[in-house]
Amino acid sequence: MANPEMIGGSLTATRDGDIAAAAADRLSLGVAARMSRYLQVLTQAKKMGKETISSQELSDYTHVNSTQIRRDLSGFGKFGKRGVGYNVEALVSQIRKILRTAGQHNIVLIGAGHLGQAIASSDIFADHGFKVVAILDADASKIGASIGAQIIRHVDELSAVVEDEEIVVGVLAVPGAAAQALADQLVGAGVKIIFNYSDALLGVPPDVTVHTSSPAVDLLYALYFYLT
Amino acid sequence: MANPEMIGGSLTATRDGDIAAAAADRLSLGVAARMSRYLQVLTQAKKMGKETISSQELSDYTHVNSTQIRRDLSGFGKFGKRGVGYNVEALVSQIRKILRTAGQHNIVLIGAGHLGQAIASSDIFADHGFKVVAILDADASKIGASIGAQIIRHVDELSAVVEDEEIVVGVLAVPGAAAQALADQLVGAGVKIIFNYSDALLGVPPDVTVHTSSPAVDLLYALYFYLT
DNA sequence: TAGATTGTTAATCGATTAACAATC
DNA sequence: TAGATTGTTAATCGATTAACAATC
Repeated sequence: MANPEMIGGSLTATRDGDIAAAAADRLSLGVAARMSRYLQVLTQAKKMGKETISSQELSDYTHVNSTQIRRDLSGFGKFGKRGVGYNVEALVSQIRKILRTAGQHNIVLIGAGHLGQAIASSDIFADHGFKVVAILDADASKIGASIGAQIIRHVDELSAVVEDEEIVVGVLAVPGAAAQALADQLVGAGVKIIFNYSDALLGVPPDVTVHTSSPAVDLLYALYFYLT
Repeated sequence: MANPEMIGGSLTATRDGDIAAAAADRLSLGVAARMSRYLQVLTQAKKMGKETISSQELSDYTHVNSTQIRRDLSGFGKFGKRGVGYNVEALVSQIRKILRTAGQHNIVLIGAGHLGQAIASSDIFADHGFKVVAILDADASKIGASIGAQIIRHVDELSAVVEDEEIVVGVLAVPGAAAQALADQLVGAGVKIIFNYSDALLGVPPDVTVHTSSPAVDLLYALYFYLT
């Protein structure tokens, strides 16, 4: 079985010119993960009207060492002001550029149960440029009902929706027993990233990424450090 | 490192070094995080009736290098059988012991909206020994309704519930605007770990841990590696 | 036995951290 | 100026990997 992290010898050609070449290769897994977390805090801080933020404050919210935050950021430019901190709004757009996720991305949500409705009506995805463009369900009695701005459609429309809206991300908010079959359909339709809210272990081809939400695992981890 | 022998009893002996010595075999952050992830996959594999699992299979699901998995596990004992793999059920209980989270833990769920109902009716927490022993909401019209085996109670009962059930974990499934006030109440009631499903940045005392669910951040991270 | 997979070593690479000069 | 905080260095620590004997 192939290691999913295996490098296949395909070096990406240099993109834009000078700047892209300077920050040339892709970020390491760790840096990308931390950058994403900084972005979460910054996005929320911006919402709350905060204008500047120090590496120490970012550290308090992300639990990442403040020296490391400064080091992560300084690798891409001198974004901060000594004695003051970082401008929240400017840093948000810098990190979005670094993560190359500054644009809008369409996602399809599968499952219109309680969880699906909670996701569709929250703005946790919208705040980061993800737009739910379709909500699908297998339950005929739900088809046609609306959640927010969307109308629930039948899962049979999956392939058409994915193609029409150029969707690369699918969110699975369905029972574990139904997850694998729907994952297969998502893969068949061309989705490359699956966000799995069920507890099922999904088998997918190597070019598809599955991210499984596991709050209980996160709790176990937190509990360990509380108990010891 | 200084002599690890503890001096007994002194109330002032609370420096980091002493704590580290007292909990000498505390796992590193990385090991504890990976162990939790192995546990998630194993729990699910067990559910599916799988009897043994190889380090390579665990690697495929967790994206952790298989050598590292074997190394993490062999630090605590020889759990595997050469040529065969690990017994799923035995490994689950070994890791639970290692993480010291083999017991049952009571949690309180705040918020009986769509998200709260989704959480209460799923078994993602139950599978890992977490039991929702109370569901609270501020909305008077919801009080008294039942979700699964639980009846929705008013948030005013929070302190009493936390004390009666010896709860250390609180799950916040409420709108961002309400989150900080409820976090304050949880802290006041003695809860030490808060699982935050809202996007609010929560301020809590240093002895309380906040874990914020951020699916959009996870998606950004996955998207980065898809786009590059 | 033959094939598979663990447990372990040793070397390298990357991440993390404390400390502090620079400077706003 | 005085205080605060960044940007950077140097040392340490943990992760990753290849390799392979042990053994089921």
